[in-house]
Parts: sequence; structure tokens; C-alpha cells
Amino acid sequence: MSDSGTTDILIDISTAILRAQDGVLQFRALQDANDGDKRLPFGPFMPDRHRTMEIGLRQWVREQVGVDLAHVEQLYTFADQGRHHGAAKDERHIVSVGYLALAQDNMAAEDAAGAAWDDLYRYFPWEDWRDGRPEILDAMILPELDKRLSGEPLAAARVRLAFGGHDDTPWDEEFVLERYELLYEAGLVEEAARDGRSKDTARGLGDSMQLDHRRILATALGRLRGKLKYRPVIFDLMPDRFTLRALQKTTELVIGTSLHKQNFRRLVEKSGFVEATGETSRARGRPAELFRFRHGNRAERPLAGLRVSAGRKSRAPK
Amino acid sequence: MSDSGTTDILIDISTAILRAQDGVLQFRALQDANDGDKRLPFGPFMPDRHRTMEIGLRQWVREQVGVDLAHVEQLYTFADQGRHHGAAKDERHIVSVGYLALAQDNMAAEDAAGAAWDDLYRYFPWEDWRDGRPEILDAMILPELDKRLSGEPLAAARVRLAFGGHDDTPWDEEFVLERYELLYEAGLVEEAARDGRSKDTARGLGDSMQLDHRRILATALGRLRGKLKYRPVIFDLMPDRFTLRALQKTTELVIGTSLHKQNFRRLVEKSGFVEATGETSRARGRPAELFRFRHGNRAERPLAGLRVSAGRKSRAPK
DNA sequence: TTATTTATACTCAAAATGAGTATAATTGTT
DNA sequence: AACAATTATACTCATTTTGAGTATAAATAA
Repeated sequence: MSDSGTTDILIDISTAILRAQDGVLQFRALQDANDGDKRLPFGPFMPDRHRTMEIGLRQWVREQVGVDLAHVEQLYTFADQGRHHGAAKDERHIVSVGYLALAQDNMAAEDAAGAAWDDLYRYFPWEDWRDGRPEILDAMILPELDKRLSGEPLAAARVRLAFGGHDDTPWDEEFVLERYELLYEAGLVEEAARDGRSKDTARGLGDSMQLDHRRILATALGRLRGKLKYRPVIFDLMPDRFTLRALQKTTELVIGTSLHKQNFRRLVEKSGFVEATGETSRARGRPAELFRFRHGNRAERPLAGLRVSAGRKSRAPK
Repeated sequence: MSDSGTTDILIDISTAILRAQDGVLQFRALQDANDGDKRLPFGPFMPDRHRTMEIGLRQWVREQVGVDLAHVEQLYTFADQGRHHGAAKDERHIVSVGYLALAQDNMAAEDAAGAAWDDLYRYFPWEDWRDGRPEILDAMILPELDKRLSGEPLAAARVRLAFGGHDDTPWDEEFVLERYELLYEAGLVEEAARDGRSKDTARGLGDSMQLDHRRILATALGRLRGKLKYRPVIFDLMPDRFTLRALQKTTELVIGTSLHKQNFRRLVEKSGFVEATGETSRARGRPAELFRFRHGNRAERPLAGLRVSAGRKSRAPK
């Protein structure tokens, strides 16, 4: 079977490191030169030195940004040509493996040169619905997609699937990658022009990144949004003790929509994931009880995550 | 960044092709020599010839087994050393990308040499709970895991997470890979002995496969089980028209448990995924109405899949 | 004609959900 | 000290969803 390809392959491992801080969803971004596009921490997978890819990932993360990783999970392996513009000129073909990692709120390590925490939604402004449907969708994105993809046969269906239609196909917050890919194909993000897919000179939507790193970030956000619903990963974004309000704010940050406070509390309390510490946090208003994640007697629990919902749908007519 | 590894890398693309046929969950298996372990269709990713990995995958599937693929989805990229025993002696390190593909029930193409449809659960006998909890779990698997992993610090928690504890941590049908990996680590599957991880000579659990192909199969089954719950992929395993009973049987086949007939019908009818054709199928008993999948007006729909459930939990005390 | 088998319809109680209203406990302001 | 503002928390209530049946219908096989 190993008839072997004629070309050699280089595998890049890139990691989207996310955290929630002061009401902002952030990721660890690196800036090489001054002023160029930012990038994720990444480096080649070297099987001699890295027994597994996760070991490789941790090496690059350690060397490039000083962050302690909580949850780490592989996202996707991208191998399509032409999406790695700007890579060092190496005669090898590049395959890109993306990872998602979560960092606790209060981690130190702000120092590493050129590394900073960037606001994720600056790169995906159409994904933040916390203050309602972003205007840019109807003002620009949907009309432009419609115009630019009118040639494609199935484009209309793909757009409706990804961005939501009217009542029948609602916005699905998990389709982050599908939306980004459509914008890329339509030439609405700068990466498309850079890769030679679009001759557009207008500034694209959101901030752009090196290589295919914004695509990896999109995959990370979509995966995290999905995972929240069935595994308690949200707690990896929380400090040791937290109020239920803070937990809600972090959840809203990730899924990009607002939730009903009383019902969120009921949901969380009933889930058994948290236990009260007895302490309270004071700020303005009535003090809130501090909770902690309950990896109580059972080390890890496979319980359902926090299922959040979009609101009752009015009964479909017949 | 591309400081380059010193070793070259070979990427193998392997595909688990599943279908449901006559009440059996099957996958497309190949036998090279007579009598050796079976394998999945696979081959190297060759960037010169394959613009994307999915193109490569389709080439190897076409050449090795004659099957038309419906849904295709990437599963995971495995790069840990030592799990590829039996690979052709190539000085390159092997990275293995696994894919899941679904084939319609009634596809032809039985011919390709050495290719057959194998019963998936023969390779994972502990995963089929349709007739209740498999006896092998308590008779052999759990005691052996307990014994063999007693050295590992966190083993007990991992076992309980993967195989379910008593009341608090129920069996989660999606953790197929986690269970297989535990059995591998404990030396309870033949692949472990073959890879030099275990000196066991006793026959392992379930049929073994070449390379890491059973691991890919485990990943495929787990992913499919999870996906059923939120996307309508089950219909990719169904013929054009089907009775609700057949749909239920196929669902049960995949998730490995039995469902309540009347409630399943209610769920499916309400979901809007199917529409009646007016025709009926006759067999023994009252004829059943034939339905078809409704990619009606809207080409694809992002609606929730068929959520199936394990039975009401009695209220937790307190 | 009757038993058997399968499909389909309907019931009913429990639990979960969406959307509030009501009340409590603080801090900041007058 | 009184009160407004703010936040947390408790509770209500109508609907919907869910689990688990019972009842009835329409076929085949004996």
C-alpha cells in the first residue's frame, strides 16, 4: 500500500488557545514582524522528537507563548492546497493540523515576546449575537454572498444552511467554519485575496491572519460551541470559584447569545456540576454565592453539559 | 517556523465505510492474503495527485472496494508511534488520518477482489446492547480491566467514565474509542500484543484488524452515534423509501440499544424529516406506510437530529 | 374463523422548558 | 436614615416534551 507519494509532506500543528477574561473571549495571538497579520502558535510535527502530536503542540506552545493549557483537543486536519500562503518556501507540501486548547482565566504568562491575548470576535464580528443580530449580516454579508455566489448552483442552499434562512432554518451558532468558508469562497475575507482567490482590494470582513489560522480559529469556536452542550468544558474557562452569573456570562461569550438568568441558574443547579462554597462575592448589588466545579467523589463525569436553548419555537403551522 | 523535521512523513488515509443491511451494521473490509487480519481501504496521501485528502480517499476507495459513498467525514488524525505495526517497511514515519463514510443500503458493487461487508459488532461485541447489557462486560471485561490497570493511578476513573459505573455514570454509547483504547492499554485486544504492548497469548476480545484500523472503526462508530443525535445522518443509511420500523431498526443498530416503538414514531413524525409516500410495504402483519426523507423545498436542513434517550432517570435523592 | 403479527392512534403522568413576577440583600446617594 | 439602584435568588405558571403504556386496526398464517 505504501507505494509512496513522490513529494514530501510537512505537517504543521497550530493551536487556538482560548480563554474568557473580563467579558471578552480571547485567544493567544502572535505577531512576528511589526504590523503583519497575526498568527497562532504553531510549528512542524517532528516524529523523532514528538512521540505524539500533542507533545509537539505543547512544545510549540511552550516556546512561543507562555500559557498553561487545560483542555486540549484535536480539531481537524486541513490538506487542501493553496490555503497556506505565506508559508516558508519549503519544497514540501503542507498539511495543517489544528488544535483547540483552553486556558484558565487567571493564568499568568503575559510575557512571551510578541504574544498577546486578542479578542476573538474582532476576527469574526458576525458571530457575536449577544446584543442581537449583528447589523453587518443584512447590511453587507448576505447581499454580497448572494451577489458573488450567484454563479454557484448550490450556493443559495449553503448560505441558508450556514447563515440561517427565515423561520425554518434558524441561525445555528455551531456553523462557524461553514460561514467562514463561504465568506472565503466569496472573496469577503482578506485571506481569499492573499491566496489569489479573489482580486478584491476592499478591506475584508474582520481581522485577517497568517496562513490558514483564521480557519482554524473558526473551527475551534464552532467545536467549542458544540461541545458546551454535551460536556462540561465551560468550567475549563472558569477560575476556581465563580458566581453563577460569571458562569452565565462566560457561556454567553462562547455561544454568542444571551440567556435567561433565572433559567440558567435553575439549569446549572440541577445539573449537579457545581457546589456552593459558602463564600460570597461582593460587588454592586446583593452578594452572590461562590460556586466551584464539582469533580467531587467521581474524578470526571460524563454527564450532559449545559444545554442552552434559543427560545420556544412557535408551533409550525401543520 | 519551517525549521523542518529530520524525518519524512507518510500520511495514510483510511476509510471506515458503513452501511446497514438486513439488521446488521456492516463495514467494508478487505483481506489481502488469505487468513491475515482484515483491513480498511487505505492508501497514502499524495499531494501531487490529490488536491485534497478527500480526493485521495475517494481514489483508494474506488480502487480497492467498489462502493459509492454518500456522507463522508474526517474523523481524526493519529500520529502516535507504535500503533502501525505491519506497515510496509518504509523509513518514513506514518501518520494516519481516519475517515467515516456511509453507503446506502442497496448499493451494488459486491465484486472487488477481497472486499466484503463485515459485521461491525463482531469487532466490538461489547458495544451491542440491543438485547441488554452484554454478558462479557461483567464476566470478563470489567474484572480484567480492574486487575490489569490496577497500577495506573487514574485508571479506575477512566474505566468508570468509559464503561459506566453504577447509577451515577451510565453507559454512554458514544465512548466507543475510549473503551477500545482502554482495552488496548490493558492488553485485552490482539492489536496490543502485536504492537508489543502486551505479552498476552490469549485470544483478544473481538476480531482484530491490521494496523490501527480497528481504532479508526471505533472512532467511526462513536462519531456516528453522536452525530445521529443532532444531524439527520441516519437517512444516509436508509434506502429511498422505508417504513418507520425500518428507520427505527437502523437507528437501534447504530446506537446499539433498543427504543420504544410508539415514541420513536412520534419523534420522527414530529421532526419533519420524513414524508409519507402513500405507498405501503407488506410483510407479515399490518402493512406499513412507506416514507421518504424530506429534502423537500430546502435542499439541506440543519434541524436537530433524532434525539433518542435511555429512559427516565429516577429523581436523584435530595 | 381465529390466532398472530405488525402498525398506528391515543392516553396519561412526570419532567423539562420558556417566560415571567416577587422578594432579598447589598451599595451608592441624598 | 431613607431610598434608589443594582444584583441575586426564589417561586409561579402555562406549555411542551418525554417515558411508558393501553387500545385499535389491518394484514398474514393456521
